[in-house]
Amino acid sequence: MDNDEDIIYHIKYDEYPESGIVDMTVRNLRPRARTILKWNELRVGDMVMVNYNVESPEERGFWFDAEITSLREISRTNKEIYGKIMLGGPENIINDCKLLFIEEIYKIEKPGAYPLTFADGEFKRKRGPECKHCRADPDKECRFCSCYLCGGKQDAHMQLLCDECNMAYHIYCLNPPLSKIPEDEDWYCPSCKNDSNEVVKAGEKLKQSKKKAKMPSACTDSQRDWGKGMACVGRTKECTIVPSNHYGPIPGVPVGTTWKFRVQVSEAGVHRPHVGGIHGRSNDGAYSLVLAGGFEDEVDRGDEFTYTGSGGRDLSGNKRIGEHSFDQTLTHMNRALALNCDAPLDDKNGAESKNWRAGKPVRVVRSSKGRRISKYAPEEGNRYDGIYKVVKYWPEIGKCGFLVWRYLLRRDDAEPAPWTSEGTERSKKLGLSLQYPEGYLEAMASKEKKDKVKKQIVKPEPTEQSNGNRKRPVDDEAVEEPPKPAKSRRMGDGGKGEAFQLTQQQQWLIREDSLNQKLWDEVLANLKEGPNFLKKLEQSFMCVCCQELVYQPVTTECLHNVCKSCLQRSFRAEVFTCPACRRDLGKSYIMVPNKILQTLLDQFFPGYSKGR
DNA sequence: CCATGCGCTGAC
DNA sequence: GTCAGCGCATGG
Repeated sequence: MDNDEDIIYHIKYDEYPESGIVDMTVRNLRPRARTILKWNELRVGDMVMVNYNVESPEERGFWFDAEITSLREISRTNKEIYGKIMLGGPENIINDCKLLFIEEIYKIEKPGAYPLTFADGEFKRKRGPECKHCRADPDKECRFCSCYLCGGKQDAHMQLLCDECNMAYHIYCLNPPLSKIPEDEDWYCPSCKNDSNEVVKAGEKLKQSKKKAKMPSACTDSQRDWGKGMACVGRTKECTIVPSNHYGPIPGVPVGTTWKFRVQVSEAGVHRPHVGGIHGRSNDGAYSLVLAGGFEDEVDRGDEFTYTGSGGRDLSGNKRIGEHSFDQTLTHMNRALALNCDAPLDDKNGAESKNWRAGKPVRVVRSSKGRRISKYAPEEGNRYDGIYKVVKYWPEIGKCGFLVWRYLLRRDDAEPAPWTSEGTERSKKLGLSLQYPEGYLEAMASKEKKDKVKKQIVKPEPTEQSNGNRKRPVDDEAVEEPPKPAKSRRMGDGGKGEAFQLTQQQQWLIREDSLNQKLWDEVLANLKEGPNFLKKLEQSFMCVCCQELVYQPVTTECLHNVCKSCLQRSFRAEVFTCPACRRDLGKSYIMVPNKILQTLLDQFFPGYSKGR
């Protein structure tokens, strides 16, 4: 193999002197088959490739496999990532390294598909009798010098070595076969060969995914900044306290909570789809729906309303809604919603429940768009109105002239509805106000400012002329400061809303969880915060590894709570320290789940462990 | 992978 | 005011 390209690279891990300085020769690897991850998607146990630089960005380009062994939160936004860096084989693993200088992190779809080759040492492959691996038993099949296709060791001079995976191939075993050894410097076997256009070279930007490349936005010359406004943004948060197939209220989200945009409703976990009206699974049931007045012939009486299924629209031209052009069927989300009704499914005639309350609960969100047909819709944004049940469903010919599936839903919630006097009183008490995305109002304000400045510049400036002595630039006075975001307004001083109520059993269990006494004291101080209490609780009992609420928590002797499975994963990676504080727990540490804590968390966040 | 979708925005 | 048409999440 040609080693001209190999570069001696010095890696020094100052924080971990035991790993010392590693001198090695590595070949620049071609990254492939990977998925880019967001930081908050990283989990302990993930295999990642790290691209780091030591001094400057120009030195980038060496990729290493690493398995993440722990994530430590330094601050709300800052995480330190520790991992096991694999330099090429079991003898060349550096355990428990802080992954420094990470520029980009990729999940590796095929762990181990990126062997590093070294110029010297174990990993330099030699053929035939020279091969270290089969010297002991030359007749034994050796994956390092047998043809990967026929398994034979013969004709070593006719073997090609893949520059990626280092496997041997007879030129005549290839399909199509080659007549002679190619003169090219590099040769890649069929399974490693990939389109050179798709290889991201060191220092290059990521190529677009195939899907994105095919998207109209990549093909047209539209100047529109899709994705920067709220039309096409992605989520920045995700609800993890309950699984996506959770029925019933979302813990910590009271009736009356209102969000400006649908994406926020999704982030809160109340209604996950960005666009769709029904969220459900066709052989389970529906979890939530949005009333947005999409159908004129729907009726809304507040505690009872009719709803129409989805489908039957022509969505050609990459639309999200369109003209009705065919009949709806009781499939997909329509079937899901029908399953909530406590009656055997009938996809011909529909069905009615004899005991409507026995049906599965549906979270209902009313959108301001529904004002078109309903006086119960909020003035602005999307409001969570509580739990409803499906009383009956039936097919009918809608005003649109096509068959639609219609549903009757009835409210079944102890929390008062927002439009009742009791409900408005409660919303006031809880200090509920229209929620905007983080930084949205500020961004809007500064945009407005810019627009004004533009206008100011375009206009002839009589003020400038009439006031030639002015010292300050014109826009300083003309433009008022952006208004303070509503978000920063604390809940009214008059009252902090309803305090969170603990049951007797919960109080007793908390006292019993003596190891976490200090933590509980802190958390209980937030009881008067009402719904925010659960948020505090969630933060305090978040697993430092998976960044979710601890599941089957092990309370360590250093009084940290970690998911048992996360701790086990750490131990499998031969890291025997507390993931939170790095205190040594000892190789033979016995992990005992804190059952009391688990019981409490299950009570506060019903269903959260379902998806684990 | 592919299909679906009761949002949202800038352009006209 | 109207409207084309986008990313993204979700399910299948």
